[in-house]
Amino acid sequence: MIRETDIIEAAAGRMSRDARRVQILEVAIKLFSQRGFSGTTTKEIARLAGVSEAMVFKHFANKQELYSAILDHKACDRQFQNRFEDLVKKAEAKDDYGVFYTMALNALRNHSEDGDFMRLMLHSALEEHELARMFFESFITDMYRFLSDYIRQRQADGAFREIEPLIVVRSFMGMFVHHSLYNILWDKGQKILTISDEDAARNFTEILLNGITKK
Amino acid sequence: MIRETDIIEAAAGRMSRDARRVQILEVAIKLFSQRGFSGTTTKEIARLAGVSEAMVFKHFANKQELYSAILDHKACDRQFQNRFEDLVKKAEAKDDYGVFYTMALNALRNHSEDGDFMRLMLHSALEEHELARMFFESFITDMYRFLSDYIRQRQADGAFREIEPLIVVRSFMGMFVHHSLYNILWDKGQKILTISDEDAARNFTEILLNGITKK
DNA sequence: TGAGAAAGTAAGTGCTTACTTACTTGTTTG
DNA sequence: CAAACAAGTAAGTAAGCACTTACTTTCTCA
Repeated sequence: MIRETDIIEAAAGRMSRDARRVQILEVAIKLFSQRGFSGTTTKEIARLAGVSEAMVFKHFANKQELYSAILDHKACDRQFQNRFEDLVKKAEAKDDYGVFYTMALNALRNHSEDGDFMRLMLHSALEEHELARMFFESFITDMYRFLSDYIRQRQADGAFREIEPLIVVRSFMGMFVHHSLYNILWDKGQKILTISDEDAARNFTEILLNGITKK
Repeated sequence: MIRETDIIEAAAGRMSRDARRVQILEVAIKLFSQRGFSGTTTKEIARLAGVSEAMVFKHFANKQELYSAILDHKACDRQFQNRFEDLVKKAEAKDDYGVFYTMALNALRNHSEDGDFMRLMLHSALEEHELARMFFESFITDMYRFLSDYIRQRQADGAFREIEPLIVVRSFMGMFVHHSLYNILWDKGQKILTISDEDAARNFTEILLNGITKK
């Protein structure tokens, strides 16, 4: 929820071009993630950024471009660059637990640190905006490919049972994506199920690995 | 996607009060599920229903009430009445496979038959509308309770490993909810992974049961 | 068959929206 | 210190929004 006090930080006064641009973007991210594209007004963005509406349009040609600029902004974020190195090492060592646990924990942490981004992606996916399509094709597809390749290899090793690798990936991603979604959309206070990201990742990994390893 | 041809069915002419009401509602469901509440205009609803905007407001006091009326309409749908009888029988017989398979298959079928409803619920959840809260509290909570009770009982029987039952439910629901979501939001043509609801339910059930049964 | 009721509409209302124009204020620098 | 530029705004505009009013058409049944 955006609080009125958020305005204060903005009311500081005159800012450099870049600082103001980023600040407007961040207000926009919050609002778009809470109310969607058409539910957010440029007037409200300006108000919460502590500037006049005209300033918003000095920085971004139109509302649509402001929306798109979010992706570029987020793409620069360290946390959303695919950090696969760690996973690749664990995969080469055939550390099944390490691979799945790391993947789940990374995702869960990203989600709990940046619930706004997940909401934004959902809104954007529902609205069939390019934003979501780009994120999906660059990020999710990579994860799918990496994990399914690993599973295929471990099946060839005779370590995993013969199940379609893609359905295994979907099962596993389902566990942690649904968990995050559930916490973000319904059970914001984690009242129904209180669990740390680490414990959740461990449980999900154990269930999945027990589910697919040969006995 | 709503096609222009959808108008034709409506252009038939004068309708009875009830028929028109339902017809407007169904157009509204489609539009709200595609564009969200604020992304949908009453003008567009009227146009696709083949009536004047004034007719929409003869049937529903305002846009908000039209949105709420959707829940009542859907609540009357047979498919959304909790059909637990079947599950209760299987649970009493301690038919583990039957319980989980039936639950997954029911959900998957509902989702593929009525993707609009799932989109609507997502929009509604993101917008924090009462619509989603009511659905969640009546339907999802029941499913959680039922499944976690069953798991607790089977743990007491010594059949399942000792894991927090709620995390098992979340894992399992994650599998099929995420699967449906994935197909509805990203991979509409099931290009990445083509699988029948039955096969998906079977695979999810097998992975989960292998994951939680004692050896 | 004709009067009343119900389905339906054209043409508004005032307000909000995304976006613009013409202007002011503050900061830097030769 | 003044010229030049960049940050910032007040006050618009036209289009679109939810919603209303005053009216017409069509059906029903005593």
